[in-house]
Amino acid sequence: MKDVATAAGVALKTVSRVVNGEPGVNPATAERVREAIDRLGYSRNESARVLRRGRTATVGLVIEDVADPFYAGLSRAVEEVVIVEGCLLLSGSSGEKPARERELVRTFCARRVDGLIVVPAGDDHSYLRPELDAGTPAVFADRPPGPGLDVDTVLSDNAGGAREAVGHLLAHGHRRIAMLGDHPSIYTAAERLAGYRAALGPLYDPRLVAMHAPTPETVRDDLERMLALDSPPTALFTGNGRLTVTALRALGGRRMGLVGFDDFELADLLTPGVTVVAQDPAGMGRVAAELLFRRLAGDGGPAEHVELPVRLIPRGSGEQPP
Amino acid sequence: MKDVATAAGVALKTVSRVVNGEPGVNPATAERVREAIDRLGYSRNESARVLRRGRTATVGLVIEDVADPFYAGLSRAVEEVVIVEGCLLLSGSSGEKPARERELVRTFCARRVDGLIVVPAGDDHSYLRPELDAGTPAVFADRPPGPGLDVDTVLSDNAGGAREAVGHLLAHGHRRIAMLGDHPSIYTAAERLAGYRAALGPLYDPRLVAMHAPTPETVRDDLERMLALDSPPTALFTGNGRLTVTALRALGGRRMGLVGFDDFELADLLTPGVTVVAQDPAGMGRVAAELLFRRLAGDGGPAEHVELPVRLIPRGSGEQPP
DNA sequence: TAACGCCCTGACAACGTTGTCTGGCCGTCT
DNA sequence: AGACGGCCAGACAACGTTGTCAGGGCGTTA
Repeated sequence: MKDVATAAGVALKTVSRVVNGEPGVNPATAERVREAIDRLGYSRNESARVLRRGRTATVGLVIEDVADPFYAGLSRAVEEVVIVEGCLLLSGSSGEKPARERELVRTFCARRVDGLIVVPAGDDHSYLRPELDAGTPAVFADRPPGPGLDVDTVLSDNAGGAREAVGHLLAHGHRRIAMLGDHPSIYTAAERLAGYRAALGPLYDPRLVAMHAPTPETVRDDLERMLALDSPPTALFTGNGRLTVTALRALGGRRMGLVGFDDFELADLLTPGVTVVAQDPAGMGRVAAELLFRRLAGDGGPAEHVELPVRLIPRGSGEQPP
Repeated sequence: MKDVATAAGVALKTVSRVVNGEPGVNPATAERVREAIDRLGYSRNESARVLRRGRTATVGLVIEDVADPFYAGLSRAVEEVVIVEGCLLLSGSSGEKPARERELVRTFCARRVDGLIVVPAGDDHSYLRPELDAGTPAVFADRPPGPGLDVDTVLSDNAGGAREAVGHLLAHGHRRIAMLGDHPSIYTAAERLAGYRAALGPLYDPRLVAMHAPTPETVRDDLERMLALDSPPTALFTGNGRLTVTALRALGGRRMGLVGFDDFELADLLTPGVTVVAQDPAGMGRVAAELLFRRLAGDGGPAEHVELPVRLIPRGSGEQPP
């Protein structure tokens, strides 16, 4: 900028005014400055600007894994809102590791992001307290923060969706319905398990439940074990998209009632089509981002807790008789 | 930092030394400083640090769409490398719009990213020249830059993969092989078309080729038109993952030889399994990021042009007889 | 013609760091 | 005992921008 000023024969401040479109500059002078800017290929140093103004126009996003379609959709929606607000997105994947989540948040804060959107991996977020007190708003998406932190959250109706899924299988005549889910320390997994139990009532049988981080092997073993029971399951409820797909592979064409939590591409093209309870990742991202920008705009009201509805999409696999 | 200094009764510079783990500080003093840091909840202002040191430890990534699994995988791989190098990732989706791509790059540069990884949407990148001259390295992935720019690139063997796909169908007895592809102004689409033509040789028939941005409607219309020909196609080569899926829906179970460019999840679970030419999005991201960091480490050699191999995965749809 | 006000421009400080340089203290060597 | 060197600590400037304030030129008014 100094060079531009020298080249155009004006003061630093005048260049600053032109660059920022501030009023009170003679059009002819402004033109000369712009010409010098073009000639020198100058572009404003955003770091210095941030330092001076205190706002970075940057939002930090912590998710579990960009390569997971659910979070990819969420990211995209967040990005869309962030762009409209003239900001940029810093994003990182926690890989479901609390330490990494914390590290990402810490790094984002050191870079003075204006706000945070977090899909938490851990369940202790007391480390966020100083940042929140310092005025950096945070919105939690998909999962709530640990105890003691009352911030905006956007969650899906996990329990309700699970109830609906299991209810759907019950309505089609199934009585022995198994559940495969992620480890219950993950909020969404626990909620979906709760919905599953609530829907089953007295039909609940712990031998038909397997909750842990899934791999193709564990899923195969779990299914084999359950199918070897005296009264084996006739239907299966899978607790997330990855599990649904893994289970489909493990079943290898074996006919079984199936409803999965989370929609996924091609669910309609399989035979039979896979019945799912669909979440709305884009909606979740959009709502979270909008909430964040409302805070950034100065909304100091009490923390909001949005619950997004889910939608059962029958495609065949959930409508098969026992 | 000033407050910390006052609280600990030392000079600013001493705090700076402690924060950065620089030697030459009395352990007792350092302890006092650390204690003050904890008490005040201080965290270094990265913007000021960047301003002073000139390195942002940030890399900019421009892709087409995070929600596309191919780019999501690429993103994830880039992120992985970036993290190891202690940097953060600024990312944005161009949505295949040259103007947006340019805007993103401009914004990233204004924030003084240390380097750029770009999946270009447009074909004129002269606007990058000043940044490159200023020492900001850029790596192009998936598609090369426009003419006049000689920078590192990482591409898949698009033409070779297409040749292999079509050759595979020929080997299984097909002679009328159609191609659905994206608009040839997109580099990868043009390359794949070239590979298709090369493999077909005299069998090439322009009536069996449709190249444009796909929607469910255009794909359906294209297929209907081709199937209504006197000698309709018995096999189909689809030029990217989205097209493969759209075509599968449009075919609606109709039996036809099919090989798609790009692998996708569940391709193995469909009946028949979908034969594809698989790219390696993660490998592409990793190689691009590694190339970038080599430049950042000072490698000033001539631009590198990496071509990644692709891999034909037979799953059934490409092995059906005419 | 003197006073006033408006428009444009510029000087200067400040944002929070870090690099450089200087200085005080203390132990050791000659 | 004087000189020297090593270890700590601090003063100061600089990074590139923007907010504040002051000032020069010029037209308008009394």
